[in-house]
Amino acid sequence: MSSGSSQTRRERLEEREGVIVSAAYDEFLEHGFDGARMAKIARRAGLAEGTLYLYFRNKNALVGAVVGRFYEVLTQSAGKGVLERESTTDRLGFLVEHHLNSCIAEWSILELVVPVYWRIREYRDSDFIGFNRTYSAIFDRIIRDGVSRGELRGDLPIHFMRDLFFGTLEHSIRTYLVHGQSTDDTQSVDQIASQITSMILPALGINPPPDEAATPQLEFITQRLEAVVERLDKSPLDR
Amino acid sequence: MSSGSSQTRRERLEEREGVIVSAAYDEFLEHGFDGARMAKIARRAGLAEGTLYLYFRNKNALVGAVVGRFYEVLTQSAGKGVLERESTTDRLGFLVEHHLNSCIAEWSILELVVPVYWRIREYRDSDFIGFNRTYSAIFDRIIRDGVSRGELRGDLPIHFMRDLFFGTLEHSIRTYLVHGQSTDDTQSVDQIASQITSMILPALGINPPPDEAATPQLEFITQRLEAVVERLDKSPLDR
DNA sequence: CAGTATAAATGAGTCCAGCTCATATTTCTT
DNA sequence: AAGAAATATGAGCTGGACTCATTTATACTG
Repeated sequence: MSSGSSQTRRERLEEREGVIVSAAYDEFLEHGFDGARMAKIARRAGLAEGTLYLYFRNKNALVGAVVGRFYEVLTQSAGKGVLERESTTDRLGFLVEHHLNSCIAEWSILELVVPVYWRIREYRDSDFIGFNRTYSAIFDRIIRDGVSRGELRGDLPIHFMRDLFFGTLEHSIRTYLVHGQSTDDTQSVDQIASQITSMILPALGINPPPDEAATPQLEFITQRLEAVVERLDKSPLDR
Repeated sequence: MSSGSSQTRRERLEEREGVIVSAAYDEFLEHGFDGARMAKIARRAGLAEGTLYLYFRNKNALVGAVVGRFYEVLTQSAGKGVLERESTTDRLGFLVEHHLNSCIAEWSILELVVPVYWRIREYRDSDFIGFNRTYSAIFDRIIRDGVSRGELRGDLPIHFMRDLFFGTLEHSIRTYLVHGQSTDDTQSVDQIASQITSMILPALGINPPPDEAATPQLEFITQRLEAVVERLDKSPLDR
């Protein structure tokens, strides 16, 4: 293998692969999994249909590549953001916001993952399980850190926390896209993030620091008290 | 229209429809959405393939019917169980356990929903949105009740709580099916339920009852108050 | 009850999209 | 330059959802 030409060859292949993935990305983005046509992806990439199958075993593998790209970016930026923060609260808050923003922005790509994600057998030996592990490792690190600092509850296997965290986020994103988005009373994503965070933190064992927890109750009690007083006032004589 | 025969006709149609849905249920259960064959469903139902399309527009509509049946049972049993319990904690705990058990048992059917569930546009005008609303209304009632009793935080739009609740559960079910199930250290579903509940309750504003700092006092005060109110309510005599 | 209109059922055939494979083209080696 | 190996091609195969012209069952009428 002469060094110069061999490298060029390899480079060409990798470039072609990149072109295909980009074409697939566009097509999936536009039409979703079922709507996307292999023929059209080939055309977009400037290749014959058969050529796609030299690079990817089938349509699913192609999705895998597209999704992998998304996860790579997601994981990297999330990791960076977490590193820049110190406190557990800040880190979790950031991760909520980051996840929310990223997933909403690239929803069409995520739609590709979900079905596989839920077909257990298929999922188990897909690439996705790996992407996911890498990504959620960021969350795990935050948690382990928080537990060792005594800021988070440590009495629960970490996977429960993971499920609460990502499960809540995914559902919230769905709700946002199904309802929120269209109407006028739309909250900003950041507002949503902070409200979600305010549920997640106590779930993980951080008692809502200053007033948030105690005040509503106090307020409630006060209200009840006032009601009682009022009622008593209206019947002042007895007792 | 002669009453006798017309009724018989309608009945026949409805019965056939039932037969088809049952056949579809079995086929989907066995092979999943993609693996299920319309031809085979027809055969199972003892009909010609074309006949299916007189009853259901397409494969998706058939899935809708199957899933609808599942939701009907789910909603009914959940509603019943909730009615039998008084305290917010008990109710939520029950709902967690019930949802977990039901969904794990009929996972194959749920797999049919999820992909639609996440294709926003498609979901918006599917039947599923209705099933879901009816089902989650049970949760909503528990929450509203709990808030008005002052046991849950009322500062958050309810849909956030819904997303946390069902999002966490769905993710947990997935995790259970992907990992838990097979290995030896499998926890019982009930154990899992209680651990999940221990995260969800604080998220919704119920401070983990026994040991946490200021709560005993608040609780004590609240109890006294309730007692007073109750006494007032029950003794209309004084005035 | 015969005759006719309408509803329901049938399954051979269409359509379409993912994938294959025999053939053609390019690239590398000597 | 020639042969070998690697790539690329697209016509055609396949399998499955769905359609539609035709047949069969059911209801209605005089």
